[in-house]
Amino acid sequence: MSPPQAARLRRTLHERGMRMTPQRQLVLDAVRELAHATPEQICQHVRRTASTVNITTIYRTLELLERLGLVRHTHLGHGAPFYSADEHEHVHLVCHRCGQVIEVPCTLLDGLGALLDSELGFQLDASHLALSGICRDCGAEEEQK
Amino acid sequence: MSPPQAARLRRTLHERGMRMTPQRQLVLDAVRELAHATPEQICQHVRRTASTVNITTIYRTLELLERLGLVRHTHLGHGAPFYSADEHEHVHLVCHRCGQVIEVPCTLLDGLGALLDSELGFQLDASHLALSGICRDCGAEEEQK
DNA sequence: ATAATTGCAAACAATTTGCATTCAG
DNA sequence: CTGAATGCAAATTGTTTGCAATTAT
Repeated sequence: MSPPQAARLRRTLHERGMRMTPQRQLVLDAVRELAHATPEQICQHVRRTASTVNITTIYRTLELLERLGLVRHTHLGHGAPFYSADEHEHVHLVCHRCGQVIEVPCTLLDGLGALLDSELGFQLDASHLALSGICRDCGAEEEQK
Repeated sequence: MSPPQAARLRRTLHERGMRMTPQRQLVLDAVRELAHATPEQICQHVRRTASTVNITTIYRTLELLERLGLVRHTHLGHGAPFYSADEHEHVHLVCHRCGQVIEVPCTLLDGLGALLDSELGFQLDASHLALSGICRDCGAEEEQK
């Protein structure tokens, strides 16, 4: 499923005197398979294959993979952050009525990004953030009342 | 400093069979004075006047004030949320290099809001979440390297 | 051997809950 | 008196740290 990624990870680790381990492989695979998951969810998934992996290792590995640029995390408001593979860039819209998370392409924020840059010199990182609001379904429900 | 707010709070509470208390008054004042503060910071501030107020009461009061529409909170990424008075609307830009928080008017997101609404029926609440990126200063430092 | 990695238990931070006490109407 | 509000302690959740045991080179 992710042989090129595994190879890339192995190489990057080796360059820095670090080691490829089954745990690291499994965490990276889990992040890619689950698409957006919290450390806890990633841990559950990894444990289906290797039941003894500790949550501490999940945290340490996620931090490592993030430093290496292979994964990224986003805070969706409350609680635990969500991790996803680095290539999988998108903006998250969170409905604060029902909690649903909608992914939209980062290009939707191009206009805003350009505006913030020209006005304030702020370079927006669209994929790290979440926007909150009310989704279509909840908005419709609201109107019916 | 906030007599009209206090009156409004008292009235709103009374309508719902709830009571105005010194704690509620102090929490509301603290939120307005501190502009953006975490529950912990609000607690410190309130304790300068009433040293026995418990942090649990701070949490409960913030939740209440938010339900009543007098305050709102924003997640700036990691850790505790920040509370501010409802009228004080703005978008938060967080630099993920230096951690600086910049406030900008919500109107900067009007274009994006309209776009999300027409494309997805999503009603953006610009003031509830933060946008992340690199601020001007950190961007400049980056270039010098 | 020796250095990296892991697991485990304990510490920590932020928040919530249950419950007995206090207090205002 | 009665229900609302508070304080306190304990439970929960998410995360980090210290350290000893394990493992790859």
